[in-house]
Amino acid sequence: MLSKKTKYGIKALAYIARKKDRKPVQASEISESENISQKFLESIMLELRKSGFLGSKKGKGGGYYLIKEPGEIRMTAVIRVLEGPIAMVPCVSLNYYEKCDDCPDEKTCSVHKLMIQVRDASLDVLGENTLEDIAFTQ
Amino acid sequence: MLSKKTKYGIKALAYIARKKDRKPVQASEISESENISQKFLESIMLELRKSGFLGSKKGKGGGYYLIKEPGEIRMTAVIRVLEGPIAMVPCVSLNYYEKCDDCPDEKTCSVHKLMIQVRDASLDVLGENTLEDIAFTQ
DNA sequence: TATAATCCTATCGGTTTACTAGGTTTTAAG
DNA sequence: CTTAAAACCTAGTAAACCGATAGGATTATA
Repeated sequence: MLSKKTKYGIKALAYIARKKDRKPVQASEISESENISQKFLESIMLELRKSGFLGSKKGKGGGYYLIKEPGEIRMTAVIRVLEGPIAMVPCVSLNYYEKCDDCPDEKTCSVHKLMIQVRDASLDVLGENTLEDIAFTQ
Repeated sequence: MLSKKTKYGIKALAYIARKKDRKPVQASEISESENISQKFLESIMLELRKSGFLGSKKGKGGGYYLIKEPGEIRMTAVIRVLEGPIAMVPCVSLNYYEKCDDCPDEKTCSVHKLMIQVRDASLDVLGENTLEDIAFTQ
């Protein structure tokens, strides 16, 4: 299950991407428009800034803005930062690999190969969709 | 992330499927062979029985056995029972649908369409794999 | 009758989630 | 220079969930 954090983060990025001008967008505006708790959203925006998706400007008239073009932001990257691994099991994760305690050998594990297939299917979808693709969906 | 419950459940089903005869398999045997806490596994086996995947026989020489052929058990069904929804967001779940609090309209939600794609990709994989497919993977 | 198995209920410590509170700092506008 | 508006930061917290564990009750076999 996708956490609310990730969901809100994606919505916020999409909201910013939808604006034509590149003027900073305030968290308060996004929180109102997208029905997200403002304080919670603030912490998410901060994380998106620290991980290089957003820039920010402080003070009056400040806000957040995209650093890259929406078309260059793959959803895999966004989800990995906000949610963590895309794989359903750590032992098939490309970016967050962890060995299972119980499995003596991954090659003979019945769950392993199945989850690799699921992972690859998800990666295909999330890797082909960019922020631009999802921002202008309607 | 797949819960351990689901992971253990799949492993247990695969273990039983691998046996040629249809004699009941004890939870204790599975728990030893697959390195799963016995008490925890017991509760999982019970759930698998109540949901119609397994039959059971009590008392000495008892255990659990498959009710259907492994080739007839789709992994979608197993995961839905043990884990719940396959979708990453309730609002795109086929079997566990729930409306989002924040979304006024799913059709204009940027997350929605993306998650439908992910869901469908996962469903493809999990629907095409049966217990037989994953039990005899090596 | 002893033993081995499932079945059942309850509990529990730890972690995560989704916030909330309460500020500090920076900047622009008046 | 003052005020307001914005990001930034730290901490805490209630609730839910997870992965077990405990302790037995029930049932069947030998």
